[in-house]
Amino acid sequence: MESVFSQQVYKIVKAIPKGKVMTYGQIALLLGVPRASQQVGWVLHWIPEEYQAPCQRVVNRFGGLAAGYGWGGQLAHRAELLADGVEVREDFTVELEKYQWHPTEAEIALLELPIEALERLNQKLAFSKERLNPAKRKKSKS
DNA sequence: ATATTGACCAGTT
DNA sequence: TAACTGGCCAATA
Repeated sequence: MESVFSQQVYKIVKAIPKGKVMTYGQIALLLGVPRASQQVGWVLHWIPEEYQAPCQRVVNRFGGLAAGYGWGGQLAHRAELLADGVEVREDFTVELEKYQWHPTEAEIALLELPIEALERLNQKLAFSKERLNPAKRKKSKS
């Protein structure tokens, strides 16, 4: 809870603008720990109330809402996102292309994070996109 | 004190 | 294609 990692997560989550979302992996990457996405989920699960962090603005890499979101699960998560003005699909996902937050250099600096973090992020995003697209490609002949 | 789990992700097989 | 593996690390058991 009081670990540096947690503190950093709180800070980033609080910086997410209303109407935008970030993914667990994106946050982990910003912190320079590319594979700590699950840990980000834990941190958010146990986030102290006094931080008042908008954890509804964090979704998984597919834009999916958290099943274990507090006591209300996805329903609660969806309600808070709707209050943010974020559209939620029937399958409890949001459109990342439309709602994902891409911090600018200035915003990264404001969070006291290294600028390399942003570069890593951009590279990774491009990579993820490439990985996701093939799945949607029509399967041509066999 | 060790072992397992989990709001996850990406690389490999 | 899908399934498996390793990694992250706080909280539980």
